[in-house]
Amino acid sequence: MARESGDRRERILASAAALFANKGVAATTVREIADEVGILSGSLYHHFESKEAMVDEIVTSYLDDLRTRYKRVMAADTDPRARLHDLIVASLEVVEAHPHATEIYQNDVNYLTQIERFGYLRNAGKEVQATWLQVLEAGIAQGVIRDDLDPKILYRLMRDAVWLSVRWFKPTAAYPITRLAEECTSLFLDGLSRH
Amino acid sequence: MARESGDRRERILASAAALFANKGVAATTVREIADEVGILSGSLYHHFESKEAMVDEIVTSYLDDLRTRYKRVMAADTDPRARLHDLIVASLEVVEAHPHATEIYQNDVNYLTQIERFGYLRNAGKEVQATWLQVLEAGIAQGVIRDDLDPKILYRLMRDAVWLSVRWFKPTAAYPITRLAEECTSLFLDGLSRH
DNA sequence: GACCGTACCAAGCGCTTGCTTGATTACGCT
DNA sequence: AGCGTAATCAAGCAAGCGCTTGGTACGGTC
Repeated sequence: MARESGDRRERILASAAALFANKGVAATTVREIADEVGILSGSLYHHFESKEAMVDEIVTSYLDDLRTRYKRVMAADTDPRARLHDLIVASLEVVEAHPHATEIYQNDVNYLTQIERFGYLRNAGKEVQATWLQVLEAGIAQGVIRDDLDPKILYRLMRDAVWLSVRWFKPTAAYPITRLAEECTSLFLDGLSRH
Repeated sequence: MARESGDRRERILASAAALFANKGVAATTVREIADEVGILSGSLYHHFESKEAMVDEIVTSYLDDLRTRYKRVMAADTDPRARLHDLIVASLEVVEAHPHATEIYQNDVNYLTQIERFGYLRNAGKEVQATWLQVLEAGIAQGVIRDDLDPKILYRLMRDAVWLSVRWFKPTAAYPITRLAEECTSLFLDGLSRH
């Protein structure tokens, strides 16, 4: 065993993720990935079966983390308003933990789903939607959320606002993700009107 | 002159736009575009200088339409709350008028901006942001919009929610874009809490 | 009826792509 | 010292890419 075999693999994945996120999966070549790591493109294939396999590993670990966190939120004994806030926090935490994977998913999900191997992405999307809808509908049933707005549309609006923050939000000490989560929650729940 | 020269050009652009939107610009080949129209790939180059030129024409007419509509909103003598509503309506109308171009811009702006030819996309993005910020800041100054939320963050959250509707919203008779615009405005201004 | 411009086809060029192969090196273990 | 394995290189393949070229069919013009 070489002295840093696992390390090398991780560095390849990290470089690939950054390139996939910045340029798109289709527009990133295996030679670019290899260049970033400092090896030849052929050597990548000692560590990974294919370019698709790299994408798969990046996206899978991202979705696994997301599922775990959402389950934890739904397992807690909390009211709909708190749950909505917790879902937003959990999502933003995943964005922070997997910024490149998030961007890959948001930008290239159309392209990826039409590749056989990534068909499972369709189910993953439905799972996430079901979680949010469960919270929204519970809130409507309990009378704490307005019933004159379509929950599915609310979900899509909030979903895109929260997840696409990966494209522009860079947490700082003065403005950490907890603060962004508060502003998101406050915007969605209370609106931006002064009343 | 052939009997439908301009028509052919338009059909090529329409096919290209649909493919670019669904698969991404980089992942779409000129052969696929030609197949959709029913000609050989080489024949495309009688109508267009390059693949980039097709993208350029699609995106440019999209941005021109957007700029025109935003200017009309800002020229009207209205208060910030109405203006915010009108910006949302104008944006959704552009989404409806140029669904493919919208999707191309939202999905591939990262990839495109790193191509010299599309450097102008950076300025276009800034222009749009400036328009929204102008409205938000006027609202804060007049006391109709809360001053405890960062306008730039509000803009980004609303921007993504509104524009990404292109990925999921298909207007119907029962639920036209005017209705979506109302729900968007109501969500952002009043929030989804019952109070 | 010679001429011209438009629209297209058939073929293929130069290049890049993801990936494969066989040889070579680096290194821990006995 | 010698061996086995992991990691890499050097070279290149087949396929596909965007795009170019030379040629042809055809309607309109004078």
